[in-house]
Amino acid sequence: MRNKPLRERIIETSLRLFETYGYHNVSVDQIVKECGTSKGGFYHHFSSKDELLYTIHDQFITYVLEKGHAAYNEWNTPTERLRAIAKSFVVMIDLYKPEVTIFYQESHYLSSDYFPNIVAKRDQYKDLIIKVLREGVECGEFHPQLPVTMAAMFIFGAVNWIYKWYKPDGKYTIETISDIYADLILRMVLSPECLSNYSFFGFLETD
Amino acid sequence: MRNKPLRERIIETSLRLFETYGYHNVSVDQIVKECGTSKGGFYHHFSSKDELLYTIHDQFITYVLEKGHAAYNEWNTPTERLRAIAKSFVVMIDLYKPEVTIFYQESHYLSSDYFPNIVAKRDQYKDLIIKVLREGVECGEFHPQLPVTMAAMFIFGAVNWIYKWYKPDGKYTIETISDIYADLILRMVLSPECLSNYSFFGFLETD
DNA sequence: GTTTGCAGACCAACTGGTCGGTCTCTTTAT
DNA sequence: ATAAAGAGACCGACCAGTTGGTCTGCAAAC
Repeated sequence: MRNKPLRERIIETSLRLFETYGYHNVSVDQIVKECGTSKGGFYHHFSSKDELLYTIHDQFITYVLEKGHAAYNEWNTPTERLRAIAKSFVVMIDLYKPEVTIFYQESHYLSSDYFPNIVAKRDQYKDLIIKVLREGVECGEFHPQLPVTMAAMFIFGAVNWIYKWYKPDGKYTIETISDIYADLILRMVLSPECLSNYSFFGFLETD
Repeated sequence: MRNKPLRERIIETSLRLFETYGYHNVSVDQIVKECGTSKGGFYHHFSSKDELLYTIHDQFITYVLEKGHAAYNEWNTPTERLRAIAKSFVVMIDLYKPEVTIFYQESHYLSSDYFPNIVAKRDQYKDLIIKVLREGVECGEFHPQLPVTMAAMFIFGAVNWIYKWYKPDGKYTIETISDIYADLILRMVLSPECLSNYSFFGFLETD
């Protein structure tokens, strides 16, 4: 930690502080003190506190987007792809809890210079889900009348919301959660024929 | 507007300002200027800017909770109840857009004095959904192995997320959205037998 | 006359950001 | 090989602006 580049140390420290206290309750002074640097050091690496927030956002959303595309390319059918994307997203929430929290809690405070960039990438992710859903409808795996845009927003919301309640040491492991969520999603979109080929929630009893 | 009680005017004004610029980007000076009062007037009705935020939160969550229980009592089967609760929640998002936005964007900035109260009421709403789901599983309308807690969080997230993208003058009316979402939810939770009794998404073609 | 509802000048604290300067390491000239 | 020169990383005292909140005053209501 001590000999990591200062820039990284600032990001890591502010990640922790922002997650705990919120962006607006953490001052630059606090950040630099906490990671043993100075105002000068901070403003040498970031042009403003706002740019730091942007950097955090961008690093995170870029990573998520990559993972999404990777999951898409790794599989060949819409059903498998949807499951893979959903699962990878849920697991990511566990790995990047602070980033996720800050991303969703503070993104509306991004200055207008940085905002469009982030929104664009977020939309790309949404479009990926829509694409998978549409391909699934076309090849008959998903329900023929599925309203794909709405379904995509529905799924996106459900999965995103996890960060609001997920606790790493809670009752359910992230793996279990991701399995359940994937099942719920598939139950929702699969066509009647494909639906009967699957058995859902087999691995646990009602709680 | 002019002759409404000052307290209400302050709330309405700050609702508008908070939604547009965010809680932290709106100063008390701005609020009092915008609704034609003064610092004295403001602090006569609210002990702090924080209490104003709490008041907004509490008014809103109390209303939502009431609506949820009303929807529950109005119907008799889990399926109808779940549909009614979901629909009423979605429609509420349209009616109370500023309140919803502020609630979800700023609730983590509530001071610790007020926070527990809000969390308690939010949990009550979550418990209501869990209750309906559990009753549905017990009477056989919903899937026997449905993980009710997870399903509740899933539904809660999906529906809540709407405020992030919904535009009153967008492509879909709030009525259409609420119908689609209710269908998606029921497809997800219904038992195989009950599922086949319904036709879903009948009212529109794939988009 | 006393309480209530509001006005607005005022303040202490804190904030993000600046700026001149130092220290270290690399490059170049001799 | 060594000295000179330059560049990049970092320091920390300082500043101007803004913020939430207070306080005295005053006019109307009871």
